Amino acid sequence: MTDMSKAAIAPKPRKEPMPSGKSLAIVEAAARVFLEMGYGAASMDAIAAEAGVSKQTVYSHFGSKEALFEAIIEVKCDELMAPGSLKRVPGQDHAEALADIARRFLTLVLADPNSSLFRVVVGESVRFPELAEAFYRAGPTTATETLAGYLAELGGQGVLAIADATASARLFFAMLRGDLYMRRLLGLTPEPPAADIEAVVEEAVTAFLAAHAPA
Amino acid sequence: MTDMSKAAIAPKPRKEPMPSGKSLAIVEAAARVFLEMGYGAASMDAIAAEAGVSKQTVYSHFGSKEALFEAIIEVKCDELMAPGSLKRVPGQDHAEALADIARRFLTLVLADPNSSLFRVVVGESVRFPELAEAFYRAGPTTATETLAGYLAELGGQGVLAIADATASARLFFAMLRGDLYMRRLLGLTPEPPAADIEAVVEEAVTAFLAAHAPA
DNA sequence: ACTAGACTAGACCGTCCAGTCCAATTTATA
DNA sequence: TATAAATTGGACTGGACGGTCTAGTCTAGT
Repeated sequence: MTDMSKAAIAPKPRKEPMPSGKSLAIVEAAARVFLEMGYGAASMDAIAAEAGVSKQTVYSHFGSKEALFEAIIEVKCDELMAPGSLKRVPGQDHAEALADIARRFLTLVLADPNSSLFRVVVGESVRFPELAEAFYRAGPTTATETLAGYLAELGGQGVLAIADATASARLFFAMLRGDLYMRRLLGLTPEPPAADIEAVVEEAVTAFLAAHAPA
Repeated sequence: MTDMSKAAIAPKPRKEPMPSGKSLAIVEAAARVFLEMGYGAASMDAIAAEAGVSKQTVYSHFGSKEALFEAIIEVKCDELMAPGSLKRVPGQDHAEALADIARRFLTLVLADPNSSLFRVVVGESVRFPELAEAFYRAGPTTATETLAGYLAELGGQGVLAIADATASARLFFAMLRGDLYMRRLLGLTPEPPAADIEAVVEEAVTAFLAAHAPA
């Protein structure tokens, strides 16, 4: 940034004639600000500034702070489980497959934007119950259903003893949400290294398999 | 000062000569308001009104909103595991004892003031990291240590195969924090009936015992 | 009776912030 | 180029809220 071409104050490097990339910029900026500061502490001015956009433009695109917040959270919830994160790759035995699912799940939920999202949703669940519900549907419900399908399959093959696939899937994820998850939820720990995740994965998979060993 | 006229207004039905029950009233009112509305949405006027006390009195006892909030959360954290909730009663076999611990733990954390507390602490963990830490110490840490002691005992007796008592204790509690816990955290469900808790307890204890069966 | 200190009611101050308005400017389109 | 639409920036409104201040009441101890 050693380059100074124009007069004293003209620091607006505006080059993009984007017709409506503004909307995207606003969404991204709002997501950053809301997830970092929470609903109450985030100000519309801060969001407009972060987006490099005037406040009025924010209000033109989204009518109110609440509406903007809801839009952001819904977008983030949709992104949550988007990339088929729990799809299993072929050619693995069931222990490997479960470990793989566990690893991806934990990596996902412990990653920074997602744990912030969860914190905000929990904190605002009283004021925005619909968002809590949307989160629950996009996250836990989707994950559980996917895994339950796979577990039912394993049960049918006699590889595991699965009486209630949904209940077992929930138990599996619950085992993964252990101490590391709690510490992350409370903001006591930064994003953990892969090795820490791996330890939790192994412990959970081992216990889960032991608890569902076929007769 | 020159005015000595008798006031026709004396609507003061004051009957309690309590010297400083005010402080308690403020704490209780603040706890109600903070836990119900969260830090940001709670106003000092609302707290004073709820306590039946003037705003100035609140500020005399606690110097600021932050200080009051911290005091309240700390009190509530101390109350959390206070009544030796996880003490085991004598004369039970280990399965009964574990179920008993699980039942008490779940009942406690799913109960209304406590789940609200957790929601608030999570939501404000960015602004008040010390409170998140205090909560973690008073809750998860304490519970884990207590259970770990018992598990180590069982391991020593050869009743269960316990390699790492702390890790096993954490796993046990993680199994209890399943779907019901998640729904409660997100405010999607009222305080659940005992039967719902019992189902979770049984599932978790069964799985835990299977995963720690002695060789 | 005097005094000290806790308490009250409510006015008050400064600040912050959601949301509005508007005149000027930029961009897209015909 | 002309015109309409989008955008800007900044001033502004109105209200909420944290916190202070004041005038005055009540109670207890001496």
